[in-house]
Amino acid sequence: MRASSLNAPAHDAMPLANRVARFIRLAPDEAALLRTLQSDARTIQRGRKLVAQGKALDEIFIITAGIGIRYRVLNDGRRQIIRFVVPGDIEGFGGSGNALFSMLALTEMVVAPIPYANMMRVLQAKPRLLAKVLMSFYCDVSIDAERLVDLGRRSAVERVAHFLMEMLTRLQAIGLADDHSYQLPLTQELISDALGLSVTHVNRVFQRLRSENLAFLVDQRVVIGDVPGLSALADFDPTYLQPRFPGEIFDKVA
Amino acid sequence: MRASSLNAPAHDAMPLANRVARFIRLAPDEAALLRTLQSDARTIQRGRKLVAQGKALDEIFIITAGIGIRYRVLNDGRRQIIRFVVPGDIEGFGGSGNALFSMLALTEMVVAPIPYANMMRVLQAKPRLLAKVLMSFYCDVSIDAERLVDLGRRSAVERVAHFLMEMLTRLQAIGLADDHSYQLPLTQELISDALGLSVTHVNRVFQRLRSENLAFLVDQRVVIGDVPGLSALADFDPTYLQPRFPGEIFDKVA
DNA sequence: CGATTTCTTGATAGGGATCAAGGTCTGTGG
DNA sequence: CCACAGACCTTGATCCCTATCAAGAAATCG
Repeated sequence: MRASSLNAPAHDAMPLANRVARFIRLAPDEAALLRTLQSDARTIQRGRKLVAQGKALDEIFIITAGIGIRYRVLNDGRRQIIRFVVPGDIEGFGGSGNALFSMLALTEMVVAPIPYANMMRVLQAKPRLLAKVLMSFYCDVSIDAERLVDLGRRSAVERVAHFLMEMLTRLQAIGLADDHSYQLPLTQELISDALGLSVTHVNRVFQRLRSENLAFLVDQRVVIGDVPGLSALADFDPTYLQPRFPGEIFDKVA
Repeated sequence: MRASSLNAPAHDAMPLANRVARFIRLAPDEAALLRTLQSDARTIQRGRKLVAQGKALDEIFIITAGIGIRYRVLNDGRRQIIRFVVPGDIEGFGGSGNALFSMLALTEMVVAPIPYANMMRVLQAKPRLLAKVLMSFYCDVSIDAERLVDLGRRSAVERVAHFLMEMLTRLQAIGLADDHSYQLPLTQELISDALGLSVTHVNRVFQRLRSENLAFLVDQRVVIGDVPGLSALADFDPTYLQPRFPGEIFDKVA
């Protein structure tokens, strides 16, 4: 099992434009506009919070590089990770002055903050562009929905398997994973908090996955030994990760 | 415990405009435009599917009246309800030619189908309006996220309590619930499929809620006997159901 | 190289699933 | 108007998946 090198840049210079372009075609000037939005990048050390739940939030973030988690901590300390955030993702939406969730950097991250005020400026110039951004943004919803199915109706092994496959597919889409592996500083605790399991049990699940040559967690790397096997175990159908808008909806507009 | 009458219409003539207006101010002409979109309403009998997972889908639906569920059935028959759909909700987005989920009418529903093609026309005329719609639409994400916390980190009683409170709040927002009760054809099976529990166990949870005068399922009606009590049990914080965009983001645009 | 953090293993317990059946209600048709 | 069927609720018994508790390795880090 080799940990082959990735052919994609670790730092995406135009994550937002690239992301949107995955869903909807962008005109050159639109892409350029998106780039200007990301002018002042901010770097977040690993282990630091980008957003704290309950605190005021007047900007959104485009993730340029690095991996983070969006999560929620309950009164009694239980934590639920809502999603793993990867380059190209947009965080901080959902309206409201106060953040509903926290966001933590798992690796060093680079983000481009966009104050709501600036968004308005862009909107004024190119409302159709905003619509495109929002539309691409909305595709994320299916990821959350699938996670719901996970937590509600799948067993622990299925959940872990499904999660590993989902991350493989998502990271492949942005060039951060090869055929069967990807770099990610996952701990079993993180996985347990994402999947609603206990750390102990996640550990036992991994023992099984390992013994069946399905998946391994080595170093800071997820290596999938048997992609079809893991896929089958997870009942994984990647459709939900490749949303498209029929007829290139925006292109037909004059 | 009285089941007071509702002061809101059962059938909302402008669900989409009303919905968007809850989040973002609409100009009169925009509201009018939204109304024209909903011209040809379609009625769905209770128990019928509006959308079937895997089938092609080339339109979106604005729910005008009635309640439905969006759900997903796994290979082996397990079902997970993703969300309860109420008037004003928009269904069918998420892109892709094939529906990822099914949608079933729990009561007779009235929906306004909007072909993607028409959406394009409107977009062409008023791209900013589409942005508003999408933005309001995006607020739904926080509902899904909260459900995730539910399934991942809350006990059975907490889940049921939280769910009942969520529906109370959501239905109040559209005038379909009074202070402490609402009409909804919930079965224990539906609740179990929404919350990832077994029917048997949901039944036992309700026995407890009943005995503590917290909540009742009578007729086709949910009656909450002790709103603060149920709220506390659920650790319910309605913030996530009232998202706002700071500074009336769209209004400042010339 | 001491100190966290993370992983692993073992033992025990419990929340909730599953299985099985009976009861109740509702609508439908004869 | 009654009888029946199907949907829904209830109850009881049992089991098992996964959580908890406890504590020792191993790895990572400053």
